[in-house]
Amino acid sequence: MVVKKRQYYGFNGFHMPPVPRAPRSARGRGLNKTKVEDSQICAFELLASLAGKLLQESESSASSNASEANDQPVIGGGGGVKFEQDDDRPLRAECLDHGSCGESAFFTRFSSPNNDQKCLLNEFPHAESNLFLERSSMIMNSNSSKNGGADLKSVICKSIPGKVEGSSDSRVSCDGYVDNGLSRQKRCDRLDTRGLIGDPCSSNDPMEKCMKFPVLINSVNNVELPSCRDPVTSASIPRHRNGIKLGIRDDAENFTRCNKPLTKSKAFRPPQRIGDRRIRKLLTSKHWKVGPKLKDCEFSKPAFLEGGVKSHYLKRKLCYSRERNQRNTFYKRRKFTDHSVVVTSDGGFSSESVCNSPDKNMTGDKNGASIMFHANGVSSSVIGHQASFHSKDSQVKFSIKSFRVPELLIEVPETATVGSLKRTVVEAVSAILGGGLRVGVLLHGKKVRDDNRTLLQTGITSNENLDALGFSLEPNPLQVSPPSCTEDPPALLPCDTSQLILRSPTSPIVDSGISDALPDLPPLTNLDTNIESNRESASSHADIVTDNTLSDSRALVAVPPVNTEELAMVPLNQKSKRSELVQRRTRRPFSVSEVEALVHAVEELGTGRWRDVNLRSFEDADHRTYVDLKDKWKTLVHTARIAPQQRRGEPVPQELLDRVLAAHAYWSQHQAKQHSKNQTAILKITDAHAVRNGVEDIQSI
DNA sequence: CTTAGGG
DNA sequence: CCCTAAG
Repeated sequence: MVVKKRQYYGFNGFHMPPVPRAPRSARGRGLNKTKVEDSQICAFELLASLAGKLLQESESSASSNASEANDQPVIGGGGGVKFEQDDDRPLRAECLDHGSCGESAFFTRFSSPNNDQKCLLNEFPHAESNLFLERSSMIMNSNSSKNGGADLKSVICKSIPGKVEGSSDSRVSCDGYVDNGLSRQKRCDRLDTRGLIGDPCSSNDPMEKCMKFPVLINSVNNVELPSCRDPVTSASIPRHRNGIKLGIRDDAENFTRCNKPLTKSKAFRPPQRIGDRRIRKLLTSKHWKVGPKLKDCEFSKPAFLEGGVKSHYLKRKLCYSRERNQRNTFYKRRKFTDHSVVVTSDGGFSSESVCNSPDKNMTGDKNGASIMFHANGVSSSVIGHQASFHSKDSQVKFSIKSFRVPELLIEVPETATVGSLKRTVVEAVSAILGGGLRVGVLLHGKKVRDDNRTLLQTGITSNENLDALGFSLEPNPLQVSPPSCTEDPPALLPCDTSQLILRSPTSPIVDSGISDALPDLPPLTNLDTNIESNRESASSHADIVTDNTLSDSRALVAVPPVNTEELAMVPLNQKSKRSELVQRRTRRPFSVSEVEALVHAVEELGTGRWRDVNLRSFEDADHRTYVDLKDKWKTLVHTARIAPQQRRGEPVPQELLDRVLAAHAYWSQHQAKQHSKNQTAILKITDAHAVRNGVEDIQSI
C-alpha cells in the first residue's frame, strides 16, 4: 500500500517526504480509497512485489554479506552473486543490489506503472534502452509488477560498472518510501544485530528480510506472500486484485537459503539449519497468530528502537536465531580458514548438491581458497507476453520480458578482483547465451514441441489470449526433443549429462557422483517428485490464467514455465507445490561413493556417532546432515536385507551392502555387549557374510 | 545439539 | 526426508 501510495504521488509530481508518517495501516486504508484505475498498480501488488523483493534480498543476503564486506555499494559488484539469487523473477534482478541504488531501481520499476519505460531508461541509460525496448508494449499495460525472470539483461548491465547508478530521483523517492515503510523495521533489526553485520547500511541480513514479512502481513491480512522465486505465484499477483496469496513459507525458505551458505563447513551447518527451520516454522504457522494482533507500528518501532526485543515474540525469536546463526558462521569461518570458503546463495534446495563435489575439489587449495558463486536454479523464468493490441494483419506480437540465466557456476580465487569476477560472470553468461541455449514455447503450460506448426495451428494467434503463452530457456540444445524424463527413465541420463555440461560453461562442475545435482533432472528416483511438480505448476498456472481472464484480460501475464525438465525450475515448482507446507529439502540420493564413504565411516565409528561420521566423511557435503547419514544407513541396512530385485534407485554394489550388514551386525552386538571384545562375534558375522573388506575394516578398528 | 526411531 | 522425543 505504501508503495502504491508513494508511487502514486510520485507520478503526480509529489514526493513523499522522507518523514515517518502515520501507521501504514491507516495510510493503507486511505490509499485503497484513493484507488486509481486499473492501470494503477494495486496496492497489494506492490506489497507483494515488495515482499518479493525482500524475500529475494534475504535470499541473496548470504552472498551479499560476503560481497559487501568491503562496504561497497557496488551495483555491479554483486554481479556474481546476483546470478545465484536470480533464480526467479524479475524482481530479483533489481533487488539484488542491496545498496540504495538497488532499491531505487526496484521501486522505480514497480512504482511507475505509467511510466515504466521511461524509468527503465533512466535506470539503465545505456544498454537498457535497447534491451528493454521490447518491454514497452508490455509495460504499457501497466502491469509492471508482473513477474519476469530475473532479468538477465539487467543483471548483465549491472555487472558493467557505473552503469546503473541511475536516476537519483528514483532513489530519493525510494529511500523515502523505505523510511516510511519498512525502515523502522530495518532499524530495529539493526539495533539487534549491531556488530554482527558489518555494514549497517546494507540490509542484507537474512533475518532482517525475513522479519519484515510479518509486518507486511500485518497490514494486509488477506494477502499471502508469494515466493519470489515462484513464477507462478508471482505471476498471479498482479491479477489477483482481491486476494493475493503470499506464501510465507517461501520467505522462510528463502531465508534459510540465504542464511546458511556463508560457509560450507559442515560443522556449523546443522545449527543454522535448525535455526532456520525454527524460524521457518514461526513464519509459517505462528506468525499468523502473532501478526494480525500487532499493529504495524507496534511491531516495528517501539520495541526495537528501545533495544528491547521482548515485546515481540516472533521478532525476538528471529533475532535470537539470527544472532546465533551469525555466531556460528563466524566461528566456522575462523575454524575453517584453510578450507575453501564457499558462498552460495542457494538458489534452491539443490544448490548444495551441486556444490558438493566442487567443494571437495577445492578443499585442497589452501592459499587460494576459492569463493564459489553458485548460481543454482537460476532458471530462466520466462514470460511470454501477449500483445494487447491485436493487429489486423494477423501479426502476433510478443514481448518477452526477460530470461533468466539457467544456471551459473562460477569459481574464482579469493584473490581475484571484483572486476575479474564481473568479467567472469559476463563470460559465463555469454557462454550460456552464446552456447547452447534454446528457447521453448509454452502454451497453456504445455510445451509446444512441433517446430513446424504455424502459430495459427498452434493456437498462438493475435486473437488468442496470449497470456497463456510462455517462453522458456532450454539450456540444452543437444536435446533434440525435450526430454520427457518422466516417460523414459533411461533418457534421464542424457538429460543429466547434457545439463551438467551446459551448466558449467565457465568452470566445470565436478560431479562426484551426486547424480541429482540438478533438481530439474532428477534421477529415476525423483521422477515422482518431478511429475508432481509439473502437475502442480500446471494447475497453478491454470488457475492463474483463469483468474486473469476474469479479472483483467488485458493484463500481461507471465506464463510460468511448466517444463521442469529444461530449466532449473524445480525449486519454483516445488515452492508452489509446497507453498503451504514447510519446505522440504530436495532429495539427493546418495551416490555410490557417498555410500562407500558412509559405510567406511560407520565401520570405524559405529552406528551411534553420526555426527562424527558426518564430520569425518562428509565434511564437504554440506547438505548431508548427520540425520541424513543416519537415515541413509537405515535404508542401507534395509536395502541390504531385501532382494536385489526390490531395490530401487541407483544400485549399490553388493559388496557395499555386505559391508553394511557386517558393520551393522557388528556394531549392534558391539553396542549391546558394551565394548566387550568379542572378536568371535566379529569373525562370526564377517564369516557369515564373507566380506573380506568388511572384516579388515572392522578388525582394524 | 545429537541420537534414535517412527512416519 | 521429516518430525519428535529424549538426553
